Amino acid sequence: MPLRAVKPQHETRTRILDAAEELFMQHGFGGTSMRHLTSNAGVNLAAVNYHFGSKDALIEAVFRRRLDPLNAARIAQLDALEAEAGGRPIEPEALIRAFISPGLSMTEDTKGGGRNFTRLLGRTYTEPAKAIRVLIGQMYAPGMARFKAAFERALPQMPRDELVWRMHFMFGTLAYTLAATDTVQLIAGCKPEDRHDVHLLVERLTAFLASGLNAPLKS
Amino acid sequence: MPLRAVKPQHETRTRILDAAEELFMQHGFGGTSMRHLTSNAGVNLAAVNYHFGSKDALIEAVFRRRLDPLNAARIAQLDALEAEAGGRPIEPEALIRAFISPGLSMTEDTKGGGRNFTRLLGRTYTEPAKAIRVLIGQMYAPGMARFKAAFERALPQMPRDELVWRMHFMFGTLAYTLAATDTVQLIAGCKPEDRHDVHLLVERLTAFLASGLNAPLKS
DNA sequence: ATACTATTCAAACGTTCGTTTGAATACCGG
DNA sequence: CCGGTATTCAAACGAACGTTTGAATAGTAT
Repeated sequence: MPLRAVKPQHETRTRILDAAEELFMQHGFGGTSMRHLTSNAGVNLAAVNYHFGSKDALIEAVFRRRLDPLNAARIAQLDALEAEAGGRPIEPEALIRAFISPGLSMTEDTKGGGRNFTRLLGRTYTEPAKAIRVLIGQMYAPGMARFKAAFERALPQMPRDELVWRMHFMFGTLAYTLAATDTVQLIAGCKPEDRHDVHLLVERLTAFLASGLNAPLKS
Repeated sequence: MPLRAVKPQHETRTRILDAAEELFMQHGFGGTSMRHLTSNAGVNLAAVNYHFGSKDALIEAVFRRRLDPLNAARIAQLDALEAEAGGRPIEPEALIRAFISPGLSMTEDTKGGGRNFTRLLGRTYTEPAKAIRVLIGQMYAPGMARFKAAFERALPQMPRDELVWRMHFMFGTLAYTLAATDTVQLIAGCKPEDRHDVHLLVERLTAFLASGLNAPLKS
């Protein structure tokens, strides 16, 4: 009897999600056809509509599979920080690390497809289709409110509007780094060599963002 | 005789470019059909292929119309800085301002469509279609090399790989700010109110980036 | 084995896509 | 006014799209 004679549960679903993750990343949502997708996944054309209902529902499932654990990891890190601080304000640098490291860690998962997803996620922040932005916005909202409150507590002296802008900047930098397109390489003619050393990247980005967040106020 | 009896030169071309700019920003390249585009522009369906040759050529023309002056403005600002410095190194903060302000100033042009273009440009840095990223990469290359060299001269003590990463971060923050999607609003549940005050935004972003760029080195 | 459900499959559905065509119209120097 | 070029127009092209259908197959509890 052959090894793994038993078919994993929902194998077709998983293969569709994996193929969708990769193709959406490479060609976008509209640029990925069901035929190309199902062909890459090695399943029948009708399988997507059977298992997910529609292409739009598949897109949502792709995000839900990764984003739910990602949000949970972020909140867990924040919980740990707040428990450790025990009521005292938390270092902004620690907050930044807690926020960016779960996403960046996912880029290490080159085999399981996590890396594909982070690139997809990074570019989805600027996705033209508003429905998709609303979707991931809803997924982010709960954890985001926690971090926003934590930053406000960590930086009580900073005007609220200035903090919103600086969080906006931080968010953009992370999104662009996650997307990790070759645009900057094409433009600057140089290639960051150690992109795959996640720990080093977390430190680089944290240092950059923490310094930007604490930039002197022009009052 | 009616006012403006003379038909402006290439009026159809201009109307197509304007409509394309707006629709590409709203729905992306693949999500914008020629029928929707020509309908919004008030021209015949065949006009795009007649005047531009193909949809892809139209996309290139949309970028070329705005990006060539934008790059020229950036280089002009850098030229002015270097002439003023007369061989002495330039303040990193001044370099940042020279780099980001032409693009951000374009967001003030709500009537001429410049604002549409900056949002389109910001999201195109993470465009799935590689051909488009290559295209704008080529357009950016000359000016970008100048700025890279200027930053290297302004920060001689910084390791080159660290500088590349920090330029990467800066570029991402600008791209995200230009894209100015509502994602951060959807996520954070708050809206930067003074988005349209360009001068204030330039100062906010410059302060943030200059501080990040000068973040302490971990040696 | 049987009956029932879950899944897969090939084929086709109607629609929309970017592009092309050839005639009709506008424009303009002579 | 005329001849020729430039542009516009309605119509159609073949291809590709997301989705649906109904039969065939696999899996499972009785």
